[in-house]
Amino acid sequence: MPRSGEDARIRLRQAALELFRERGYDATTAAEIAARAGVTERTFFRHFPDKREALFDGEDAFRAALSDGVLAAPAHATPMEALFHAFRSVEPMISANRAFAEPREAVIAQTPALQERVLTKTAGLIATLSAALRRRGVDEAVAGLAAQVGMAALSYAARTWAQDPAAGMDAHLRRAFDALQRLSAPGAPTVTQPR
Amino acid sequence: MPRSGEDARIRLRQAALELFRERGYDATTAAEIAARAGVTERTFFRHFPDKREALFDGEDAFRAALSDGVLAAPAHATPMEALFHAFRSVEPMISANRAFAEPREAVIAQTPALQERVLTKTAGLIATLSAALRRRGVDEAVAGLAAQVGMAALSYAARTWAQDPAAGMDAHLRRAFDALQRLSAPGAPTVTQPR
DNA sequence: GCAGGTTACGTCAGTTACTGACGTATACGC
DNA sequence: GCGTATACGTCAGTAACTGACGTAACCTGC
Repeated sequence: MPRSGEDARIRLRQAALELFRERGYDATTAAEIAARAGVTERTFFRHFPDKREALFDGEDAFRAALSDGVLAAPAHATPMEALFHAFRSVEPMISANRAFAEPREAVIAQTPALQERVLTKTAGLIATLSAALRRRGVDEAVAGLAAQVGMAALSYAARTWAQDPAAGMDAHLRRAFDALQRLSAPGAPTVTQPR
Repeated sequence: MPRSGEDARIRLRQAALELFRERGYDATTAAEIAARAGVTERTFFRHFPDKREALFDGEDAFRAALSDGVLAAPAHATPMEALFHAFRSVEPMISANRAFAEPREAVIAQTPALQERVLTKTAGLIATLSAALRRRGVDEAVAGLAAQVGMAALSYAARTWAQDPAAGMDAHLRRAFDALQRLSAPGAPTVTQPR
């Protein structure tokens, strides 16, 4: 038997993606995934804490890259600028993973349990961004709000990018941040003095 | 046996909250909740699709109120103004439910599975807000982004309110929207021309 | 090259969240 | 008073996990 266990993990997540595509998430059991990967159900749960997690392997590296991107932004950058810098820095990572991410999205789109997990993962990314901003000296509450808003912009860009891949992720990111500005700052303080 | 089933539902969610507080979410089984409520485990799952949902009963009414609040905003209101109006309109609802919500938050705070469900509920609220904005004629993509950002502000306000209840939810809401503006509009377009 | 510790894995038994099928009793419309 | 709908009980079953224990492959030190 192999010593590393890393190849078993890769086979498992590959088998999971295949089976989920073939018969859907709910209709495939963990035992079936394990069988296709050539291991036991118990081994599956040793590599992944639950069945859903098999589709989200490798998120840690992405989180780390995002954090690095925030910290690598110029010192004088505002919170939103730092986030913009971070998103641009991980863009190659997103593009490279697209071939694997695309079929995965199709599976997620039709299973609520996986959509719920996506939300958790997104929240984790927001927490990472917020922590990175705080390490730049940003106030805690502001960092949390900025991270959440920034993540909204990133999701927005990813959505528009999926519909229009020709423009490039970079352009969509820029447009998303522009839309953000238009939304919250139409010119005058319209909220604090509503009328 | 009662005809309505509504009282059984109330006993179930009450029993769930009590038991979760006493021994934690993971350590209490659905059968135990049902037993304390005087019904069967099967009945529990007839009222709630899963164990977590027992803690989120009544969300539908809140969603409906939020939607109404958005639609009731003045016709000339911008998207963010409409959201601000909606949040102010449901403030009594939030305050009234606080006695029940507070112990619930304590349970949620220490169980990841419930935190994940909170995220799902929040996403549902965002979808509701987005749909309501669209019915006001707001562009779909903008509505989605505005709803997400607005929800971030609401969460922000709820957090600061929990730490400083004296100021009133209304004041915290206003501060949250102010913070939003400061974040995205520091005066000059700092993102599109980063330097 | 071999002893000893580490690590990934198999096996087995058990718990519990959930689901479908079927029967029953209660409240309600007529 | 009589069907009918509805909430509930009962029973059986599936599948997601979990702990305990054993084993074989690797790695380390000598």
